[in-house]
Amino acid sequence: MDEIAKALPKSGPPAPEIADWIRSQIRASRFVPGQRLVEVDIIRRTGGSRSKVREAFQRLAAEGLLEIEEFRGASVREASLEEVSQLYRARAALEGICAADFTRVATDDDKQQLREIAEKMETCVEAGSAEQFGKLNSDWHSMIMRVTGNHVIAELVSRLNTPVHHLLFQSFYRGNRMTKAIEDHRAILDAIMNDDPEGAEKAMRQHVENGLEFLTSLDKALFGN
Amino acid sequence: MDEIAKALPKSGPPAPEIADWIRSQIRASRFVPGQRLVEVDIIRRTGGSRSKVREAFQRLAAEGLLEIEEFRGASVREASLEEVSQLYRARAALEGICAADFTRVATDDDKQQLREIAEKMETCVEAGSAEQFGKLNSDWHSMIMRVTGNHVIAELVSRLNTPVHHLLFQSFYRGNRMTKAIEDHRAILDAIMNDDPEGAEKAMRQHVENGLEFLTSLDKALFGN
DNA sequence: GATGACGAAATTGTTGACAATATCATTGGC
DNA sequence: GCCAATGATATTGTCAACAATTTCGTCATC
Repeated sequence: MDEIAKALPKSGPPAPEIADWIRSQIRASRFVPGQRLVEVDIIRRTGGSRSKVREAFQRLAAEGLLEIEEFRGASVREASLEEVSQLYRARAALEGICAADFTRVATDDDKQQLREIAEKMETCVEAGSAEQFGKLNSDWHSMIMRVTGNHVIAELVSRLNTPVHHLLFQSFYRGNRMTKAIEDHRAILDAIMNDDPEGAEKAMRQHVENGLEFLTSLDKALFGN
Repeated sequence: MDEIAKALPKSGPPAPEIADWIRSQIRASRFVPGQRLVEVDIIRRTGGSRSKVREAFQRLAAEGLLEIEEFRGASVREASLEEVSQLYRARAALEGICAADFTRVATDDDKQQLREIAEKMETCVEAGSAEQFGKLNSDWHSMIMRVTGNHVIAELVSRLNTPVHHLLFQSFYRGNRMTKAIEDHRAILDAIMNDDPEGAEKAMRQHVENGLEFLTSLDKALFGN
């Protein structure tokens, strides 16, 4: 009978939640590459315990997002241009094969949905809302991988993207990246609609490579090396 | 002047070393999927402290090798056949693109080395030494990725392989897997020697898919579902 | 003999204190 | 004013004790 209220004895957020929070901070460039993440700071801002925070650090380090040095703690790892380039090559391979698989297994309804997202993105270009464009762009790429049902690849691509997420969003604000992306998407969609897996794969690879090229030129413009 | 001997105050192996040890145990099927890894046990066998062992668990969990449940600790994660299938699709994409890149950038010397490894593997078939064959097979695939210089992909493929490493080695003992692999490698090498990147990519993908098919039939034979 | 309640043992989660190291400010010398 | 040595502070690494939970054996009951 003694019903204990239990009253949410929630001592603090679990480690995965803390890891998510840090990830989101990095994606939002609230934490920038090279920045040190001191334990006490994260504890204060998340309410987690030290062990939880340290656990989160370990996991993020295993994901390649943080770097942990002896007695110096965790810091946001910064990807060199060379590494970003290799990373995009991996993305091209993975998303390329997904585009081909999508073409084979997607229903007409799936394809229609994909087209609708692409159309929404076009309106964003006119409205100049890069923020919304970035969100829809994520949805577009995600949908292709989701429909193929390959969670392993979806997870891999998501991880590969995290380190350059902030650069991606910045890139949409610059030059003609958005219009170029629209063109690429249209080419991919055309191949999909024509039931041409190889064509879709090729177009998707080109799209990813274009993204890298744009990022490279953006890097040159920003840091001029 | 008081030179302190310092006498190796090594209290125990660092966390990464413990993680390596666990990884090797899993690869050698000394630890099998589903098996629980109790902290005290690992501490006794590695000499590491509890925090170190727990750190190692965290990292391995992030790599997808272990599963950690609240108050139940770590256990070796078992990949379903469905997941293995998705994993092989990812490998096909990544190793395929590497085969193409290898064809483009490899020197004649690189290609010659690759051929030599393949030839050594053929002698293994005759000698029936599956162990050595497995080792050389790893070398062969690794070399292609190493020459392309894409460490990101090499790392990804290595991680993707770990969960099925023991199955892989088992497969070489069975049926005609080795001779089939030799054929595949020859086809890939032919394309490479003919400076045909697309052909090399296609052949590599087929090779990986064949590996999956063999693993699937092996699974059916073992567990008959 | 099967089943469920109960309690002891085993195992993991959490916290705090202390040790080792790095980082920073201060001081003294040039 | 600049630079190196020095000490104080901040930060991380490590360990041990305690709390929470699961797991396993025991026993009573049907």
